[in-house]
Amino acid sequence: MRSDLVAAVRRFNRTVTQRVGALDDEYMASGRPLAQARLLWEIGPDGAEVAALRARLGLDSGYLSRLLRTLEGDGLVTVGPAERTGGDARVRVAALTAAGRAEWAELDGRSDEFAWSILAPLTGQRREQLVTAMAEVERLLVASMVVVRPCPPSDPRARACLRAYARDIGRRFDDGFDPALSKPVHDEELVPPAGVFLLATLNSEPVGCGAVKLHPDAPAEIKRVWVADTVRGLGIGRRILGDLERYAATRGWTTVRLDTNRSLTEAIAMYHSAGYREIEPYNSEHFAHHWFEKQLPPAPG
Amino acid sequence: MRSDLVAAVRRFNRTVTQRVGALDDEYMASGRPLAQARLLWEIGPDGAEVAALRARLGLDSGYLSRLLRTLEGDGLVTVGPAERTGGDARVRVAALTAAGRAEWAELDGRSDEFAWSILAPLTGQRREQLVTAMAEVERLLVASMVVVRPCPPSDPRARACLRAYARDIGRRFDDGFDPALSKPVHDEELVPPAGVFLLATLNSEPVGCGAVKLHPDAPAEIKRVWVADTVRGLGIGRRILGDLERYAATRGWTTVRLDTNRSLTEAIAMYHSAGYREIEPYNSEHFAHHWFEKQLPPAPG
DNA sequence: TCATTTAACTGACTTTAGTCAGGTATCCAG
DNA sequence: CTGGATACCTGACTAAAGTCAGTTAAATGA
Repeated sequence: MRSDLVAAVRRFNRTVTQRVGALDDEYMASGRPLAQARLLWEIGPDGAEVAALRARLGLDSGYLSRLLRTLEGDGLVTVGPAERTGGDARVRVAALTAAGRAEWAELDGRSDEFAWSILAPLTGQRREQLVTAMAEVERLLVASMVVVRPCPPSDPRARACLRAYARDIGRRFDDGFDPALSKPVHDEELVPPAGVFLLATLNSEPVGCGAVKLHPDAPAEIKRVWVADTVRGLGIGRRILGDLERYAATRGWTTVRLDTNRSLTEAIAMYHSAGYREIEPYNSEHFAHHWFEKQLPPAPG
Repeated sequence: MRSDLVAAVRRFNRTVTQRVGALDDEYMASGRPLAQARLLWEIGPDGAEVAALRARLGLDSGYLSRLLRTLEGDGLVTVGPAERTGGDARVRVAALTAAGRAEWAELDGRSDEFAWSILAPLTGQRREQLVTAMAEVERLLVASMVVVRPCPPSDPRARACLRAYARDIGRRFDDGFDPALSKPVHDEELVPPAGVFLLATLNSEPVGCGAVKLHPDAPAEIKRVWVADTVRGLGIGRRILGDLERYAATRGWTTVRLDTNRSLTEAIAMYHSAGYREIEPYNSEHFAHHWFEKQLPPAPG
């Protein structure tokens, strides 16, 4: 069973990523070394901060500097201080010159050409099928590339998630969301051993979160489960929830609880299907309409 | 329309081939340079001829030799004369030593591990969806990687196709197929300007063929359209047929004909859907039950 | 304000990948 | 049985890719 699935993925990796990937590189490198072409491509018509390029391409800082000097020497790129006023004066921004934009457009055209060379031999119907299947693979691979990790709630990415969470529910609750009326959650409550905050990231960008408070002598309480709408419907919420439950279970808690608002219908559906059952209110949270509870299976090991 | 499709393929290329492909390489290279690891992998537990490795990996002959010497030096590989008696004494075969097999198994394990790392974060249902979509992408990409090219009918790959064609129809015709009873087709008839033989290849392996005879003062005649069963159902036959028609049309023929056997039901369906209509017998081919004709649109240009 | 960290950079270096021009033994067609 | 092709090999080389230690200037935190 598992081995069948693994074999299928390996076949795919072999034929698709190796072969198509190699061809893609070949198209990309037009007389210019691949690393330079890729860098030029990543800078793009809008420019990019050097640090962002380093992260996206996964390059050594020194190596990247040298590549930038080469492209500058060829008159394709200028590297200057960031323009945003009040920014960090150490940060530098790479931007394309007119010649650089021309070469970028050339790469863009080649990339189009390569994509079309894949579609061209197929009949119209098969083209549609291929594109549909590609979109499906991509969607599910994105789901599998999301990483869920504990993270201090004070981390800027955690903060961004919590802000997005508040904005989202404010938009969805019938009567809006006013943090002043809700029971506050303090950072210390979401730091071990009092609890934990989990951050979900996609290519190190925050795309979701969730937290659990381990109340002494009371059921653990799940809070702040949120998933960015760009990655909704991929099972990320369920993964976060499961990880939070496991966290509580391995520390000896046997019950978790949570409250939620009636507007959050998918969340409610998820809680039901994850084995939660509705209970009487266990708190007086202003924005809660439903309260749920789940018995945790004892932690293995 | 076209640009939507192209954009979708490009998105796929970016996320899938770049990201998954890069990770795959990383898993593959375990302390050893990627080229060596790939070569070791390709040799495999059963060994492989040096020429086959060169073709599969697309390496320079000298470079491959050097890589083999390195692996030999590390005690992972032995390169010796081919064992098949009566073979070409120049041909050499690379085989893994015990240590080589151990390292191969290590790579195999890593490859499994990587494949599983993609599937593991998904729920069972999404795993199935991903594997299904991957298989679909792979299938259609194979279709798009098939190349149809003119080829002399004396080429060994053309010969292999014609043998496979005879074997196939021998198996399918109710009363078998005896070439002696069929009208022979001579090589000269399938070489320009008398006609053409098209070979379909996938990674340079022959997977299909077709030919057209340009009879002076008579309709062109299509012969020997065959597709390997490994790539059937992907529209290869239709592509070959279309290319043959275009070949005849650009040389001034306005009509093509062909005959076929009643057992070849998919072929008959293809001819119908490609615009052929059934006509009275125009020859006395022993194995023919149906005769078809198509008016060719004038060649553009 | 002063030690520490950080972003970007420079210089010196190694490894990997790949190319190209021969060379040797074998095969094959005429 | 000879001349040319072929399979694999060696030597000499280059370019690309990447690593690492250390520098500078700005930011940060106590």
